[in-house]
Amino acid sequence: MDRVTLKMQNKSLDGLFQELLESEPIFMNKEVLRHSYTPDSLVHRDDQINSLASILVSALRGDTPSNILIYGKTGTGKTAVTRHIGIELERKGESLGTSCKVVYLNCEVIDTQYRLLANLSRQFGEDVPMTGWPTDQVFAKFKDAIDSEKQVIIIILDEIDKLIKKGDDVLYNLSRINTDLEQAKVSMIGVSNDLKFTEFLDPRVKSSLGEEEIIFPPYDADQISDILHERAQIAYKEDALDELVIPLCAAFAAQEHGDARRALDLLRVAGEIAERENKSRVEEQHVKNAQEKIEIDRVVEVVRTLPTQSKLALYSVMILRNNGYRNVTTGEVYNVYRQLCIHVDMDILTQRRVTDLMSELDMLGIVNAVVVSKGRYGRTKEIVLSVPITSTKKVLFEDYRLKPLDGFKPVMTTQLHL
DNA sequence: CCTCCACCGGAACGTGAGGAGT
DNA sequence: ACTCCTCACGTTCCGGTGGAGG
Repeated sequence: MDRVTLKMQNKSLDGLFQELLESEPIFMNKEVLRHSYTPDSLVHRDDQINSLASILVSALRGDTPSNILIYGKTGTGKTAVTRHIGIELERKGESLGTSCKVVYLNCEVIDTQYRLLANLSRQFGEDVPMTGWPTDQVFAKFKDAIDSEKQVIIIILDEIDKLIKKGDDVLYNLSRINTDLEQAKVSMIGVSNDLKFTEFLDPRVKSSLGEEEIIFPPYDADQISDILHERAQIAYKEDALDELVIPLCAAFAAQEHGDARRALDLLRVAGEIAERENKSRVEEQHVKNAQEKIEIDRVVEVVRTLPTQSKLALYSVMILRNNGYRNVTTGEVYNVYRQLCIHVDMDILTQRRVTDLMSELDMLGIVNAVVVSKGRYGRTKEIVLSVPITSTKKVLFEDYRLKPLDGFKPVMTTQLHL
C-alpha cells in the first residue's frame, strides 16, 4: 500500500520535470542579453569605433597612442566598444608580430591605488600580495614587469570617475610612467559616465589623460530597435517574439535616456516572464510586466539602502497618502515625521534638513516634489509619491527601527482641503 | 496694486568618524 | 600615538518669493 503511493508520487514528480523539459523554451541563448556579453559587431557606433581605432593604430606601429577619455551615459556602448576594440587590437598585433597588450580594469571594483597597481602587476605575472607592501614598491615592480620587453600596453580604466574620488595619485603616476620606461610603452583609456568628472582632476592629469576625447551619445529608439533585433536573433527562437515586443522595449528604453542596457534587460526579463507563464511567445503584455518588475526591483533596492531618517520622511508621505492626501506639503510631512520620530525614539531633524531629504528622494525618483505657490496659503513643495505603496511599505518595515510604527496612527492637524 | 503666508534654499558653521602623514 | 585634514551629515540664521485675497 505504502509502496504504491510512493511509486505514484515518484511518477508524478518525474512527470513534472518531464513536462518542464518538454515545454519548449523560448530562449536559445539567453547569455547574449546579459551586460557581460560582448557582441561581435556593434551597430550604430561606427563613428566611435573609427575614431578609437584611428587613435590606437599607432600601437601596432610600436608607438604610444594618445591617452583617451571616453564619455557617455550608461548603456551607450562605451564598455562594449572599448573591449571589442581591445580584443581586435591584440589579435591584430599578434598577427603582425608587434606585442600589444590590452588590460581592462573596472575601477568600481578595484577602487584604491594599491589594488589597482597590484592588479596590474599580477596581470603581468608578478606575484604581489593583496596587502602589505608599500605602494611605491608595487609600482616599481609593475614597471619592471612590463619593461622587460618591447611592448605597447593599453590600460582601460572603466568607471574611472570612481577612482578619482579616492585621490588621483595613481592617474598622475601612471600618466607619466613612460618617462621611466626603456622598452615598454603605456597608454590609458579612461571610461566615464560623468561628463564633468575632469573638473576634480589635477590639471596635469587632466591634460595628459584627455589628449583625445570621444563622446558616446545616447541611442534613439530606432537604433535601440536595431540592436535588439540583432541580439534577439541569437537569443530567442525563431518566431518567439511578437512583432510589437522589440519596438516597445526600444520605446521604454529611449525614454530612459537611450539606455541600451535597459532595453536588453527588458527584452530578457520579458522573455523570462513569458517562459514562467508557459507561453511559447513573448507578447506586448510581458514587456509591460517586465518594465514594471525592473522598476520595482530598482525602487526596492534604493529604499532598502536609504538612511533611517529618509525612511521616516518617506513613510510620512506614505501615511498622508493613505489618509487621502494625494499631494502633500512639506509642513504636513514634517508634522507627521516628528510624531514618527518620537514614536520610534529617534532624533528629530529640523524642517530645513527634512526639506533636503525630500529633495534627495525626489532625485532618486521615489517621490516627485515641485515648488508651488498657493498664494495666500504660502509657498511650498508639493510632494507626490511615485512608487507603489504596498511593496515599498514592506521594504521599509524590513528595517527593525521602523517596526514599532506598524499600525501607528499619527494625528493629522491640518484640514484636508481639496 | 499691495500684502503676507508658509515655506524655499543659500551660506556659514558645528560635530564626529575615518584616513593620511609623521 | 599624535595631529591634521577631509567629508558627510545637521543646525542656525535669514533673505527671498509666487500669487490668492484684500
